[in-house]
Amino acid sequence: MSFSTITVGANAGRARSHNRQMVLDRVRQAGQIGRAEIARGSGLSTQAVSNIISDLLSDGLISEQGRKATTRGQPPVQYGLNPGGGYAVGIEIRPGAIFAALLDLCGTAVASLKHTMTATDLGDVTHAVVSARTAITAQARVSDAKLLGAGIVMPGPFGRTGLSGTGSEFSIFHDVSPTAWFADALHLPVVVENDANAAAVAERVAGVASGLNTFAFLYFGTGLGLGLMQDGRLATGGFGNAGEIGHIPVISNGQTVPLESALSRLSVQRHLAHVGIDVDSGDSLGALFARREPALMSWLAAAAEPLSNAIAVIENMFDPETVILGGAMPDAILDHLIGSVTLTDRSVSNRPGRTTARLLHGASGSMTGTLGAGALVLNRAFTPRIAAAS
Amino acid sequence: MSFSTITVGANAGRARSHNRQMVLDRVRQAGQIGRAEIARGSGLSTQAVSNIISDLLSDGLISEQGRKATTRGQPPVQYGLNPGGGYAVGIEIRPGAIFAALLDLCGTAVASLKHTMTATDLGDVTHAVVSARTAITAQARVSDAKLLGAGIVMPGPFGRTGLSGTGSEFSIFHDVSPTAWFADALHLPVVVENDANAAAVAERVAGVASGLNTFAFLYFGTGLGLGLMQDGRLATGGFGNAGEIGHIPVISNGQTVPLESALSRLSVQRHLAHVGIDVDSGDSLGALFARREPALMSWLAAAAEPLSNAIAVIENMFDPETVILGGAMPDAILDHLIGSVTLTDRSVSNRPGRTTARLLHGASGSMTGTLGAGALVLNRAFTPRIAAAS
DNA sequence: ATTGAATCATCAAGTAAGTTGAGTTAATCC
DNA sequence: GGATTAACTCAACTTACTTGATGATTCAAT
Repeated sequence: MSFSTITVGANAGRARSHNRQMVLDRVRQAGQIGRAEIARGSGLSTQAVSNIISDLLSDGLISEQGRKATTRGQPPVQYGLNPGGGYAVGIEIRPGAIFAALLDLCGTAVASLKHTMTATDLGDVTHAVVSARTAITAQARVSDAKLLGAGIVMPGPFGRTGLSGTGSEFSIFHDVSPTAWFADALHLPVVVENDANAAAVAERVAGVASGLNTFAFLYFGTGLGLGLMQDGRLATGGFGNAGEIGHIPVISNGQTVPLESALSRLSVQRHLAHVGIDVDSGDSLGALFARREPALMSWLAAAAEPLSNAIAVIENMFDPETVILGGAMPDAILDHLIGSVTLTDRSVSNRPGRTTARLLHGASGSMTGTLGAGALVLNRAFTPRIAAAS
Repeated sequence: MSFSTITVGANAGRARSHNRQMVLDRVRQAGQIGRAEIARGSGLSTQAVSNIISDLLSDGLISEQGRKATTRGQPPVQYGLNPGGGYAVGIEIRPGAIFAALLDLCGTAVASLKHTMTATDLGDVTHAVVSARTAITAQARVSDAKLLGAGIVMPGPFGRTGLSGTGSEFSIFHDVSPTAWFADALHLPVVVENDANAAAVAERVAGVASGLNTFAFLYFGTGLGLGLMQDGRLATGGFGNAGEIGHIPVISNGQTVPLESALSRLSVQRHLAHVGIDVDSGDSLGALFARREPALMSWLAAAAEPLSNAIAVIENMFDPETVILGGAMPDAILDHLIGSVTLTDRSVSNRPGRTTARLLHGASGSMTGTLGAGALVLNRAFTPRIAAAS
């Protein structure tokens, strides 16, 4: 939800922090890498990289990992991320519950918890978030000094928009900046995003999009969201609400309806309710799919075309390296949906020599929002920027 | 068409160039601005800004423009862009013709020319581009030393995609990098983009989007394109082909068809051909509209719904500050189309307190592609980046 | 009219961070 | 085992920004 980024001037201090973040990101992307290679790729001198690596080592963010065998010359010492060098708190606020996870520097969850919560007013939500943070760091015995920040994920859109009041977003933050509010309550740097954007970041930090800089994440939440990563940055639009793909018009049964009325968890729940199946209180979607419940299968069959069209829209408008599907849907159903998509030939994404599949299944499962919340913080720690968020 | 940007390290030299571009961009955005104000906004010391301003003055890029009246204290000396301080060559390559324009630093065209060209092979196109550059600088009596670079605009998509061979793109560059090719031929820094992206940049540099950092430009060319500006950078996707909105599926007469078959210059030409009107050889579209030709009016009526849906898709997927319409359509027809759009309330763009209209008419007219070509160069000159294009 | 507060601007010395170039270490090639 | 190659280190150097003192210009209050 950090709106437009303002470009600031470069001075020694900002160059230092930019370079340290850049080196850290190259280490993350490579897995293992040597100093000379970083220098070649970054345009810095080997001496500068050496100094930076030495800093990162003493900060505990990276570790030495042996020497790499090469053809000739002195074999380079390899460095990789040190998982325990820093942790990120991820908190997902949903109506009815708060989820929290603690991620190490590599994006692995070292602790997680769920806290049901009926209240929805600002004070209670804040209290729940603060105690979730305390509980999760205690659970993993991680000291506050090692916390890089907290990521908070809430359903969007943020602020007052034409989509406000449709039920999924948190209206308590209409008039308060959630970033400043939670930063104050948690005494930590805070990043706030919607679930789809967080999921996209999660896949890049520790998922199927590692190594990709431009991709889209189609997120099944209560509704349907889209996280857009462009050149390693989230494309959040002018006011933080890009990716509301659930509200684009599609045709269903001859009528123009919002996409998410044909393709979302809410949509399948309504469809099943017609035949008397209550997903929340009765069988789970996964169980219904396992026994090939006819009502579910007919919904899936009907969803294939809108989904295919959505993929075509994403591909042609955004030209991503791949489109990832994930979110609050059982893995088996997501796989079924992915299998049912007809990828059109008439797409910019139908390129010869592709190395990545056009459609991927997200790696983070149903916890993707919570993991994504933490991943937002890691992503920020890895993103070099001589720029400040407004 | 500059694909992913690689983040590079910051050193003194790159910091210097970053800061000079940043200051230049602040001067451009403000129109007139003083040194202390730049320092406050940029995080640099006033001394640093003073030194940079002094450099830009001696390079002739900016000029002193009096002192501003303030409430108290010494009134700040104001600086603004010096139009004659640098020029950008803009070249638009279309099937059948080459257009060229020379833009001053403020984005004003100081010369322009059109050169019809039947050939489409690489050698002839290159020759035409080179002689257009020579002719246009001679026409305006601008020395080569003052040229900042050349922008080249061609219809996309670039490279081999599922949309290749559909007629609008230039296949001569399937196996050659157009950027390197033209840079070599022109002995100038070169930026290559498609028409829609160039149009978006043109509106930001000298048009209705000045001051906006995140917006979309819906471009009527032969087909239909979309230029996406996110935080002052073009969102070009993973392979440079983002914005192919003409190929997203929409419903027309009960069939799923690509949007541009209902909404593009080609579409209106086909529609008119059914009643025996040949737009190219006979009356122009503008003349037909002036006399309210029934066939044209019925096409316009039919185009309103797909256009409205396209706007809804753009708004909800990108949350732009505004959507600009422009390109190869007569102004009167664009105005009519804008008037016929039904803006849905259920959009993230339906925010209270908007300061910009949701829909704007582009300022560059039908030359927008050519002007955009030059604007690409200006935009690059103004974009501070401690980053290198791959 | 004079003094004081506020703001812009400049000078000169200082500082932080990356660069440079010579020299060292460690492996492979022949 | 010497030549070659590449990674790495040390110390001096360079660059561009920062800092703090001082001056300039305007408005406002007495």
